[in-house]
Amino acid sequence: MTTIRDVAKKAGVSVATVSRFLNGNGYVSQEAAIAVKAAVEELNYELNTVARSLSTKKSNLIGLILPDITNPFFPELARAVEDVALTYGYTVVLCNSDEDPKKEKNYIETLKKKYIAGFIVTSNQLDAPHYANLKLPVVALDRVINEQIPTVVSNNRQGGFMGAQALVDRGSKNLLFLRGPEDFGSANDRYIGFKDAMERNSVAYETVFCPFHFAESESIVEKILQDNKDIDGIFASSDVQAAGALKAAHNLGLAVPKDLQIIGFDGISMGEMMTPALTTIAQDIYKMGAIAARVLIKQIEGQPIDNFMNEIPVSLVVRGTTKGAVT
Amino acid sequence: MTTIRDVAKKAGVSVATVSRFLNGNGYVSQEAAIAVKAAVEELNYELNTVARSLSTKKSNLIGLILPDITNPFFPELARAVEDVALTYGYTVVLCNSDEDPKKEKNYIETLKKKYIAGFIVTSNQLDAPHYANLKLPVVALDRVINEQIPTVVSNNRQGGFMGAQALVDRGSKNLLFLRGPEDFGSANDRYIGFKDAMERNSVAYETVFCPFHFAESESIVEKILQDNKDIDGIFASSDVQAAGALKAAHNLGLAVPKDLQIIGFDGISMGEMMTPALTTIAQDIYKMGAIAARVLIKQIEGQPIDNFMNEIPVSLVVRGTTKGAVT
DNA sequence: CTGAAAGCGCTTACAG
DNA sequence: CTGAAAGCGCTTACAG
Repeated sequence: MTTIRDVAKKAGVSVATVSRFLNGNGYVSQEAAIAVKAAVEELNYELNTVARSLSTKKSNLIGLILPDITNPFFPELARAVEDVALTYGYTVVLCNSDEDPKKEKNYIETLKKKYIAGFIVTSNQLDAPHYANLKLPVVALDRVINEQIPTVVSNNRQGGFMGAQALVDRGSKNLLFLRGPEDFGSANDRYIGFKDAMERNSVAYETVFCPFHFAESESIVEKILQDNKDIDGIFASSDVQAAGALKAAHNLGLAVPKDLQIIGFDGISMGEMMTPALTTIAQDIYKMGAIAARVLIKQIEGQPIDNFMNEIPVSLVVRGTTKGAVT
Repeated sequence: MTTIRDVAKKAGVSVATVSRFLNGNGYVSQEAAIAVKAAVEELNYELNTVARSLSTKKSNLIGLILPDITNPFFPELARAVEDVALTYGYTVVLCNSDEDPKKEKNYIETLKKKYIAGFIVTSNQLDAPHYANLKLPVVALDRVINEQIPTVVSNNRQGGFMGAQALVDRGSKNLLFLRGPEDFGSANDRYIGFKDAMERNSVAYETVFCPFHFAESESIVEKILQDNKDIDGIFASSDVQAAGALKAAHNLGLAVPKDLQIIGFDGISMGEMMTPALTTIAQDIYKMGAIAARVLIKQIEGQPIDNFMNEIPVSLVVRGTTKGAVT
């Protein structure tokens, strides 16, 4: 392994000068710069980041804490984070928290020992002490926490409104809203948006809490559909819920979208694979991850952050589980 | 931050002794051990892994190189790797290669600079020079490479056989086999298994190359199904292909499984969400990832590796796209 | 069994 | 503009 010392010797300068050149700070004369540059190239020198980290107490590692990469919403997010991190020379460590504060804390502790540069966090625990005392750049992704910390979320409220309205526009008169977990802010925003829409339309509706879980959604919806034959439109807070609803409809022999229209939320690629393909309020998942990464890196590099709240627009993607608009 | 020096002072010994105690190598007297232990606890000391890495030229970082975390097969694999890595005190870095040798090489280079402890790699490029000269523990996951490097794969050949046989047992007489990419060893093994089964049964069949991509599978299968109305059973080399085939069947108004049976391969959770739910040859994906991680860590820690070839059994999961066995 | 010391490969005041 | 030197927090021969 060739070290900075080798470069210095070859260039006929001190290691300090090489270091300054490499980091672009401090003054380096033209002459010295040229000599160093040549030596670096000739020796094929690459800076040892571990040594640098020890010295600066910083690294180019980014921690990505998310509930579970196995949940189909997260891989695309992770992909985006990883892509832009790579672009800027950062490396991402994947942390599955299972929404467990202890696991999160554990990750934070072990990564701090590695002088981790910052965290992108998808968690409801962001007000927990291990975040409060973090003293490290953090950005909240997919979940709003507080105004102190930069956040990237979809415009969930608008999405909630749009989904409900789309159902009404297409003739549904009796809606069922599958509400996500109560302690999950983004899900609540979707609910609020849904309610907004209900206030402007005179249609019947009911809501039910429903986990973001396929089989549970299926059985919850199946039960409700049996009790209430009037329901002709379901708006789910997630695509996985919507998939469960679709399955329930199939189980009961309901024709989708004729008897029952369904709209999901998320826009994960699985939605296209269903039959009929799922109409959904699509989040720009990749964009969310990409922006989160950029905002984090800005923080890490001490650049000013203009927007603490980055709300990403959502869009209605009409596929097969809804009819053409009635308008 | 409290350092080893603080601990040494408090315990009344040298830093060398503390280090020996911490690492469990070299001799440490009972007395000294007790004092150090007390000091560590009192000071809440935690070893700085960056400093250790610089000194030992080793880290507890593991690189997980996979094509694309966005492909639904990989998240579960990644999850398993991450889970067992955590157990053993390792941290995993996620690397999406897009099957691009340049990207792989790039990751390997940047991680080597971090004294990465080893790699788990899902790649077809393992014979490329950047792996050959690696001099680092590696395990091949999901793809066989050569006998030098420990490998974890499903018993793909057996799976190919089982899927074909399951179709025949359930009355299909005209099979279509969706063959995966040619340069992908595991896909070839599935094909070989399929052929094995065909030799023992007198049914008609045809095969077609098909990428592991939903929309392309859909259109390829739709075309074939139109040309050949006799096909009554499709065996796909992946669940995503099978989802495309199912969609194609729906498009053509074919009843599944009555007119056409479909079996996939992988066992990803998406399969359950389809209608009908997908019958599939399920890989034990989590187990594959977990074993890969354990084998890698064994290597890293210099333990003997008993099996260079870990072939994980697959199983037939019967759901809705096949009929009850005819037998 | 233990400690002093050198070394891992950088960065960064500081003096010049 | 530049270099000598100390320091980041560990590990590890080596001498005792």
